[in-house]
Amino acid sequence: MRVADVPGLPTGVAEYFEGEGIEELYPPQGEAVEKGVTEGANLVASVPTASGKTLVAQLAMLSAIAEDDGDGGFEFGGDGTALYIVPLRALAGEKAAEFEAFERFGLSVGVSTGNYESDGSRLSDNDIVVATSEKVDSLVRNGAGWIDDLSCVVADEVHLVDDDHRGPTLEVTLAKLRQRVSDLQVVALSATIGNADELADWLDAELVDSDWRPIDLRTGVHYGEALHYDDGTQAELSVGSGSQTAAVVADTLKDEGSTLVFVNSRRNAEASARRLSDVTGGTLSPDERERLADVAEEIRGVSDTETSDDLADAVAKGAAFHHAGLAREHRELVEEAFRDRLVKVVSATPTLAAGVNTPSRRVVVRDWQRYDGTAGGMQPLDVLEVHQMFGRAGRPGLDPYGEAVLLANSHDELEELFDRYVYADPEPVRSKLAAEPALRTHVLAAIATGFTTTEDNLHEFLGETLYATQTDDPGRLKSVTRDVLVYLDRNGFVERDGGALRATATGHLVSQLYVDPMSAATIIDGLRDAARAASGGADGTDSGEPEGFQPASEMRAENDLPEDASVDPSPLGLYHLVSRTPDMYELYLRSGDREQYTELAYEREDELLGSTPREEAAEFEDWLSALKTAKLMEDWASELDEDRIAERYDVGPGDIRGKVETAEWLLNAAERLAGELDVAAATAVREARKRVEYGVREELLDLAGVRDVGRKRARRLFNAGVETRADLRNADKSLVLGAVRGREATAERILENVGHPDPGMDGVDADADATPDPDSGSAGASENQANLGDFS
DNA sequence: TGGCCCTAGATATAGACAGCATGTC
DNA sequence: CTATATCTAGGGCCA
Repeated sequence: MRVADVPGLPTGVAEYFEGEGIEELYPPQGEAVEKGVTEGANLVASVPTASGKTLVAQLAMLSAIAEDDGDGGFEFGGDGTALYIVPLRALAGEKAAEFEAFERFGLSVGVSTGNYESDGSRLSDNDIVVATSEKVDSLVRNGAGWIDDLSCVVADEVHLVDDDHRGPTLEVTLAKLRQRVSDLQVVALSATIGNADELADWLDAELVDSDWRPIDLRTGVHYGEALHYDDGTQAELSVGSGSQTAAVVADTLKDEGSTLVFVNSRRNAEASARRLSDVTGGTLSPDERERLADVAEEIRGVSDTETSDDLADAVAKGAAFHHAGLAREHRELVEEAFRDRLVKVVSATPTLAAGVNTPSRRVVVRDWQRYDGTAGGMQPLDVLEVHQMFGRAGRPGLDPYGEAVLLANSHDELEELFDRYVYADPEPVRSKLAAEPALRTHVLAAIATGFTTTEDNLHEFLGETLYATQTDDPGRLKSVTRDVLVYLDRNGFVERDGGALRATATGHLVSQLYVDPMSAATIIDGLRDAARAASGGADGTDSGEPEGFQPASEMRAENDLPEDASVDPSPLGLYHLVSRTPDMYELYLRSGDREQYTELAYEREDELLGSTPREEAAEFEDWLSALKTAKLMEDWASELDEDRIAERYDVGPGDIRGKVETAEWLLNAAERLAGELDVAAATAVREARKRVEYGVREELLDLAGVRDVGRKRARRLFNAGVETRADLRNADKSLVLGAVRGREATAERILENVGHPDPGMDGVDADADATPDPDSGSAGASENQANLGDFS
């Protein structure tokens, strides 16, 4: 089918695509149009990656937001909005950039995720909005009215409804949108899966299920001296003295192609990149070498950690690793250099299989098993997951074909890999909704938004989910829902009156804050325990389970006692509290840690909130790893250097930033909950939050709030005698210049930001006393070593 | 006695969304 | 219960 023949498209759209060189639709795209995507039909498209899903979504959205001009044609200008749901924040920007071409039609594109909101007034003014599923859920919970104007919603990577943790959010959000907005067109884009027909049934949608791809994908397994392809052919590829992976990479390099290597752990990714850099290093042109050196320096500048240095070293030689321990900027630099063909090999954990578009001539799935503690050992990867990795092979328009290979080291394994992954179909997608954590949060949200007002109502709504269409045990959902209602009731989040359901004020707040109700219960319990200790009530060792707390009114009476600031909860206590929450991803407790943190628990016992589990208890392990996480945050908020934290906790810069971000978010929730419940701790919570946010000690909070002044600059200014914003406003300019290592532009910007009467730096010399000695690290760090060195 | 190499045993294991109000070195 | 790469301690060897 030709673009010009697509029905329902507004004026100018077909011409635009033709101008972009798209005249003929790919077969699956044509099928989607024939089934009515541009005329309002719901559609599930289960097709391989890079086979043109995005165009289907674009055609659907553009036709959905246009209006019938009453004359057989369609024009933009209606008030409908299209929503594009992405699975990752990083993908939101990528998609929005693709849609920005439509601004030529007078359309506006907005992005909304937890950490980024496109500027421009309101989301409701946009014609196309790109958001994560959680953000959409949150927008609905917070009563965004423009949701009712939606005419089309696109769910990208909809097979993720299978994900234990995040799948239910996508599922519930789609169900909710469909129920709330009448005539909403739903377009669900999925990888090729086993049961796309079930998804189509659930969404009352037409189905396009196809294996067609625009460029050929050859898959195979390497064993011995040959690559065995899925079509039965073989190609010689001898290994020699190095590893199988190195041989494949070298072979690809002969064709000037690049390789993406998937491995099963961060460590393996780093080790593999180091080894492969010996393969790539010798093949670089002088120009490439030079440009790679620049990228390497940029990478080094992102963070002071060893991880950062190791990555830079590898990149300088044309190889890289990629995993979630890297900072976001690290990942972006690696992805960009790989797309630019500068970096020839990337060894990655599955982060890269699901993330932004990083196609490669060849993909090697080196490890097809992964450690899974809950299963007691190594588990084979899902077929779907391996196929997603395969799907990164081949750059449309650049490569004649892509190649994806697994590695076998025995003949048996060769055959097993063919059966298991090359010839196998992906497993069916199954809803994970009937799990308590998922229902806890979504049931509360449904009640709090007034979406469901009775228990029958609730079951009716849950009956509209994918889970309900798939299960052969409908009683299960009901019984878990009943348990969840009991839990929400006992914790004071909902009230039940016969069959009627109503959220309490706290319940509303919890739903809006988007925290797991169990997190909220844990936080509330901890804050009340702190208040009890502060008011001289119970001694805090017997605070009871989260379910068992007393109503807020009874607590207020106790708080009438004179306050003693010294018994405010400490930052460590608060960090521990939020770390115990199911919303915080725990640090792994390593050997030796148990002893070390048990000791710390005794030392700092009176700072820790709530009851301490007995050492023999099963939950003690979790409680300790939360303490380890809390200690990391305390170190960060005590200005310990990033590299020392990375070393001490054996984490990467990305982990540190991730923990800090989550802590900040949960402490904000804690602050709001403290306010709502009238627990006195709100001020202490705010200060603890600001300290993790800025990564500074108490005395720097004022300075670090100034724009362009972070933990390091604030510490240098402070040590130079500039202790507050007021000091900074009237500071000796040479001191400030010294504290930023003589960078005039930076010094001027800072002084401008703080409102200095004359920020100009002309003729000012840096004060040598304020300039840190580059050899001994920052001024703050050397001080910290004395204070914190006792804990190592 | 000290340095080096080798081997056997021990060790550790992927990912990442949300609120709110503005900005690191 | 399953695997595997890396790290670490300890022994053997040599100067």
